Amino acid sequence: MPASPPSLDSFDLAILAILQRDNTTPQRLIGEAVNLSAPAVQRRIKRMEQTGVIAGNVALVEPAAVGQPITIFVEVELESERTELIDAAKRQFSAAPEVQQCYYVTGEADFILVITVADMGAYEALTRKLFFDSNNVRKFRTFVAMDRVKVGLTVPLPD
Amino acid sequence: MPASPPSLDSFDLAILAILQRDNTTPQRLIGEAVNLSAPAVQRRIKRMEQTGVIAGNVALVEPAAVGQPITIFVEVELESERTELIDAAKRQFSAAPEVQQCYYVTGEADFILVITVADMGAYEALTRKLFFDSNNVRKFRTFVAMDRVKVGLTVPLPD
DNA sequence: AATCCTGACGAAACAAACTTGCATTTCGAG
DNA sequence: CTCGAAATGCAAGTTTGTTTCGTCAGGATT
Repeated sequence: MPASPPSLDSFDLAILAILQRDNTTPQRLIGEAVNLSAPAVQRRIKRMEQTGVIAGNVALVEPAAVGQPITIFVEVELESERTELIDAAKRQFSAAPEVQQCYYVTGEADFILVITVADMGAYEALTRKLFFDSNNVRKFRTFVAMDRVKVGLTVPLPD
Repeated sequence: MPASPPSLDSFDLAILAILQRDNTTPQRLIGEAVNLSAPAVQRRIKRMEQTGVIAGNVALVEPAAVGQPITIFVEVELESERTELIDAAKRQFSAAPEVQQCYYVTGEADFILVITVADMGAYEALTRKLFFDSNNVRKFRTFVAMDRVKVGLTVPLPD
């Protein structure tokens, strides 16, 4: 819930750049880096959390370490693009824990999914559940990741 | 650098489940949730960070709030798949701040990129830099995200 | 069977970080 | 130039994170 139209100055952006890399950095160090006192840093962080500029604070888990070594991309094309069916698909994809990311896109596909699974058997079962059991999926194309070259949700920040 | 073969018990998994949702949760509360003392929680977290199970601790920034409202997927197909050229492409894609994620994949494409930009002009400039100026890109397909239905790097954890 | 060693735990003491209150400063509008 | 809103720094208070230390359980050795 963005509480208000946020407008970020260079202090905020500098703070974000740090937190986006490591949000365990003490406010004292952030303050030294951006030339602000720790409380000032703290107030800015809180405000950005409340306004939604900072959407969350999370630990990144290595999939392979928890038995989910396979990352898969899927382009999904629907039969019908009726609003109601689109929304139903969004809800179904979102509900699946294996679906890490889901985007509704323009172009030759309707959805792009990023999926994390333990093995291809699990993926096969998931496709059955998400695609074949749905009557609204015309086709889908699968891309298996051989190398997660760069992974993150880091956003480029203006200077 | 994973220091050793990690093996996670149900305590570790329960802790991970919490941290990957909100890593600002106090260790005391985590302890209550999983039935451990705060120091025990703390030791397990540190170990998972050192062994690479926890790959990072980051704040998630809302792209639209920092002037990067457009998310784009790109499937890239190379001319040559010589190892050296593949590696060069990995390095070039990784180096671009606009490239949030880069995967080397099997299937009808060689790479899939997730890109964040301010506007289509910026994307056009980026394609010029990454694809046209490279002599090794045969073609690429662009998908513009209309809705970021589900975004995150949350990994499903075993029970 | 007794012993030693290793690894993990909890309680308490300790250190560090976060948070709040308040006086002061800054900055833009009138 | 003056005023007021908003942000700042400092200092105190609170919460959290970290270390220490004594205990216990399991496994291997003697």
